[in-house]
Amino acid sequence: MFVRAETGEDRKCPIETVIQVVGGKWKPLILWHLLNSSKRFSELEKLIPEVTQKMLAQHLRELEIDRLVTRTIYPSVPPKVEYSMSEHGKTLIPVLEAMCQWGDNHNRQSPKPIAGAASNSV
Amino acid sequence: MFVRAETGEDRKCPIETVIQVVGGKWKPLILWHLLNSSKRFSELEKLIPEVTQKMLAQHLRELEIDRLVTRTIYPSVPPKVEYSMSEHGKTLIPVLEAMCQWGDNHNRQSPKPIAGAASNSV
DNA sequence: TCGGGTACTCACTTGAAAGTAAGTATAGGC
DNA sequence: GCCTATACTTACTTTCAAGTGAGTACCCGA
Repeated sequence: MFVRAETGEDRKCPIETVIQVVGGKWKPLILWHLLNSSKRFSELEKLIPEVTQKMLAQHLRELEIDRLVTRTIYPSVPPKVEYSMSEHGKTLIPVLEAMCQWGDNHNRQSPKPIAGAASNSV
Repeated sequence: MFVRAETGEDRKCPIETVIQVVGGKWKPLILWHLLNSSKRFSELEKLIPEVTQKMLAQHLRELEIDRLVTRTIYPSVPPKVEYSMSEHGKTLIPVLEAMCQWGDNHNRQSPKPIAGAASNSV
């Protein structure tokens, strides 16, 4: 099922893999914006105004390393870089949609701030 | 789709909701162990030897607040407490399975440490 | 009355993720 | 010669989840 720790292998839990791949603070948002069309760095900046350039660049680089997005550089001046969903990235869409649906449902049923986001100390 | 930030509502991205609900370091593991049968606190401790009592208690409490697990106290001495999947928690299983399958697949294709887990500073 | 088992809590520390603010290279326009 | 734009990088700081280790309340059996 979720985990294979019990096999003695030091493989990691695949759910944690998904969480690490899409679990960055801005990654679901980035992925969502890239869903239908490729976007430039500056476009993503405008679409997600709260994200800093540093975090946007970092998360895009991580998504690229994980092969979820493709980075295309057009050698022009000023430079133009486009990000789009890769084929591998598209295989994640059904999973994201399932998560989205459940999360939405859960939020409707308990619109309170959820426990996972609560502070550590009492 | 994933997000409803664009509606002007300050609702949160449902994917982040899922991540917060199951994204704690030990939560997928706890959920996996509760999948087929309810477990006592001390049983979970033995099943997940690396988890500390503090983290186990904290994550169980969060899962309880999010209504994924049910906590049953038997008023005996020494005390006995049982944790099990709630009905709402069971609705999450297909989502976790989808995540699991994709994560497993992704791990097979790139067994390297994934970018999301990389350190921040260069 | 001493230790043991259960199910925790509490105060403190560590470390990684995220945020802030500034800097960089390139070239075209004024 | 200076400003602008793009797509970043770098150094430093803050925040917060997770870990450490000790303590608590309860009662039982030896």
